[in-house]
Amino acid sequence: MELSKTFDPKSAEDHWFQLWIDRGYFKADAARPGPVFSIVIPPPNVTGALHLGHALNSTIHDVIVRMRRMQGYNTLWLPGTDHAGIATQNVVEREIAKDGKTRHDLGREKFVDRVWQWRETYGGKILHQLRRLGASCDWSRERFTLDEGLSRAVTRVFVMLYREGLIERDYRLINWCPRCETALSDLEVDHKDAPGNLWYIRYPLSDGSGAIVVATTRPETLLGDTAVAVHPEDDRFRAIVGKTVRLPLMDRDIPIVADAAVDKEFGTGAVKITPGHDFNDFDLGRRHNLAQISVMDTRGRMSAEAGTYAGLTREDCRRRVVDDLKSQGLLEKIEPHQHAVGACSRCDTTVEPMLSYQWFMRVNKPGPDGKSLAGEAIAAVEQGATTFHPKFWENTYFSWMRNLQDWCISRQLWWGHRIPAYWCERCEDSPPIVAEERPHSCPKCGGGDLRQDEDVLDTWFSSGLWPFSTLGWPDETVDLKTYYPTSLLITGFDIIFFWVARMMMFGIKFARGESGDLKDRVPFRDVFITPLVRDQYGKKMTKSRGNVVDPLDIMDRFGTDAVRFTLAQLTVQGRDLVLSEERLTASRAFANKIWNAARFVLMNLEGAPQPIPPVEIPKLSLADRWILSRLDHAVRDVTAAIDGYEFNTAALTVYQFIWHEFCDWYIELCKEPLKAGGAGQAAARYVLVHCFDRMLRILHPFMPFISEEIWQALRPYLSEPDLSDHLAVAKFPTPADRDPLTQSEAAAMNRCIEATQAVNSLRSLVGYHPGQRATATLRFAAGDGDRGFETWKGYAMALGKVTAFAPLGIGQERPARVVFAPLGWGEVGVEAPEGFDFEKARTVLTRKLEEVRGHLARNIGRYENPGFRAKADAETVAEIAEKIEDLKAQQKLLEGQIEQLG
RNA sequence: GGGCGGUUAGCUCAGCGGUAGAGCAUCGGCCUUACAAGCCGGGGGUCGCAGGUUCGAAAACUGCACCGCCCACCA
Repeated sequence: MELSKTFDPKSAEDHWFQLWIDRGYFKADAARPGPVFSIVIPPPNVTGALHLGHALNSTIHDVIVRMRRMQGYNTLWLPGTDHAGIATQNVVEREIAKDGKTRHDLGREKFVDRVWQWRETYGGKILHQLRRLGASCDWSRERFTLDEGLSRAVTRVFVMLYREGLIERDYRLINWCPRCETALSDLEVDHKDAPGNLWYIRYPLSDGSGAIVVATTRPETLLGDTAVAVHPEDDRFRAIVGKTVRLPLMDRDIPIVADAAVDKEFGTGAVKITPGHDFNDFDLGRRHNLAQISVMDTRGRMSAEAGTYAGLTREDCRRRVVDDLKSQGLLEKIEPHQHAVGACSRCDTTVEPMLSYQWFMRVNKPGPDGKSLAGEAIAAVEQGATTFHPKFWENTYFSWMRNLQDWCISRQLWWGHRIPAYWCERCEDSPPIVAEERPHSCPKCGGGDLRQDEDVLDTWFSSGLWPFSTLGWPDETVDLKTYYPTSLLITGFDIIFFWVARMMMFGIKFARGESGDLKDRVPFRDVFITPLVRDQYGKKMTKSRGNVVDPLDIMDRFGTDAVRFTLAQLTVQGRDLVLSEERLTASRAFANKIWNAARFVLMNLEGAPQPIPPVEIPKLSLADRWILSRLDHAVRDVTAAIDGYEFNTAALTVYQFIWHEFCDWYIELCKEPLKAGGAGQAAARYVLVHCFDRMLRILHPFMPFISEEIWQALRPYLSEPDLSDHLAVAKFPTPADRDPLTQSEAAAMNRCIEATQAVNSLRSLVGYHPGQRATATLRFAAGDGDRGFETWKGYAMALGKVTAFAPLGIGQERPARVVFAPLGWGEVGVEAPEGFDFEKARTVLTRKLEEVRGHLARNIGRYENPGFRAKADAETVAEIAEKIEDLKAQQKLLEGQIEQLG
């Protein structure tokens, strides 16, 4: 089989991916024996389109999944999407807005139908894009957080938590988005510093004996004030604590209370208290039994409680309140003041703390065993049942977990899992019935008029169950037994709180029942936190910056393999990733290099037997055994690097081996034996094919398409006892038990490489063109012997374009017209052509001499330091002594070489 | 206000206690029949600053500066 002149990524990608799927290579079967490697995809939003973050995340997934599959693991990579409650609802709302409609025009049922319709048509596009990347998911297991099975898991978990008292409904102050008209969790609020003012407002004492001035950033909330608070040890106010003030504009008397939470230094030391619209005030209000007044409605307009201000927006109300205070002479002064304003993370509208009934998950509430959801999730990481990579992310996880508040899980949306709580329309004030199935009648009054709670759950509630709900929970399925806990979670740091932390809590609690070791209950053993992808200027990619790189676009331009390789190569633990076209170009060049190497090999296999008969190690040449040895090193290093999530190291190792060892040296060295025919040719053919095969196997996780394409061409020549049909399921190599190269042979090859490079360097210095032949000589340092010179002489001659390579005896004079260069173990010389200016050589050698002298001086200085010899270990001291000898020898050689030139 | 990460060649980054590395870019020479998306060779860094620890620090410690990020209810 012959390969075309250039590699065509597009056709290879389509062809092989389809074939892998058709063959069912990515399907996982729990009944299969062997060690298990399982991983669930972080489900992208159904609304999503593939961006570079996904491309990176999926590349990393696929690299490790493909390696594990090839290593013989029972491998599962489970794909799916998230219904993404608020995000998806917003998308569809925007769509119907084009027809001038709101969701309220459609009504709940029709609107939800519409969202499902949208999802059928446009949703999940992202999963198709993932296929283009080569993602080797088990596509037959695709799940959706709102599908039937997962919804059942959601309901079950909710009911179980409710019955344990870990979910409760309560009237509290929560974050409210007046535009989305829903509650938000603390995490869904972005705090941004914004310029504002501090308004100083005078509150007259009710008894007319004066006034107290408070400072506030939100004057409009004055309408809901139910107290003024001061610090209990503030002498300025001691006398008036317990009195009441007349609340301006509202003409209500409210008390002055003392509370240690008040900062004496801030503002006037007195603060107005609005429990209905401020979290601090809410807490303080509870301590002092203050009334809670909500002066706004769900859309952020002033409510009837705001009296004459009812109906105004928050903003208009503020202006009116300030004006009115001013006209009544109650506004002392206005100071500019920076303060944090909370914004809805979805729509950027300023959130409003609102009093309302919501459902909360009591993450810190201890159970009968004294353990809380958060506590267990913390313990699991502390005990190493789950480990983060890089490790420092554990600090982030801990610091959040340890300060975790109750999680507000209800949303006033329509798209999501409806809360399984039912209200009897007849029994007023009776608690809801929480059950998996809709009850037929009210257990209290027997009436059948039951209404399900209108709220849906936070979208992260169902995502939190993902690692086990997708495996069949609550049923005790074989999948669940086999694949849970999953081996690894790969995700971005931005959802450690939203998702990772919640999966930990849910997984530990439910996936495996309540007993057992934490390490069997956690949702994943390892967490790999991916870097953030930045543009070539190191900026975060955002739509507003317009610097978003579309992965599909660069896949079209550079080939999917090149994109994958680039991303893997840039994935350094604990650091952001900067993508540039130069990198992509380099990776494409790498693919091209591999392609051409394959063409060379196949060209030289013409007429060779299929399969190629193996040749025993002892019958191989030094170069043959050297490349086999290097291959083993590469295999070992790549495996270790991927095992340790060092994807950059892994990619670099493959790159180095293929390009700079296999192509630069081995291919060049085997050209002669290939041409010569006979046993040498047979051996070279065998080693070429064998190395290429192994090389493609370690390349495959990074560049699945080109590797499969080449491997298919090579396959007829392979003589494996259990040869797979395709590389995607071929065995990942393991290094040979014994190094095919002895230590002295390895040393000989290193000398060969050094000598060849020195010859080439000299050739360049004296001005030979690559085509021109030269004669060379070399001399080994005294007492060093020639150490197998004859075994590698031919290689150096071939790659150094040398016609005669004669050794020089220890005592022999250097021949005239030959320019020498020192090596660590001797010197190499190349004869200069006619008319060469030896002055040039002297300049180069002199510079080198200075360098050597510098090193020498430093080392001697170190060696003569009495402290060094006294305190450093003997081995190091001996090493330095040796180094000094080497450097001295080099210095002597250089001096001789320079002197001879003069 | 707390915390985390970063600062090494023009760029992007490895190295993390014993002579400063890679890729790309750059310069010189080559179309040497696998590959010009290539080959051979060269230049380029007082490893952010300061201090201490050590025989020895780019690396470990302390402080500082700058960049980036996360968390936080001072009204």
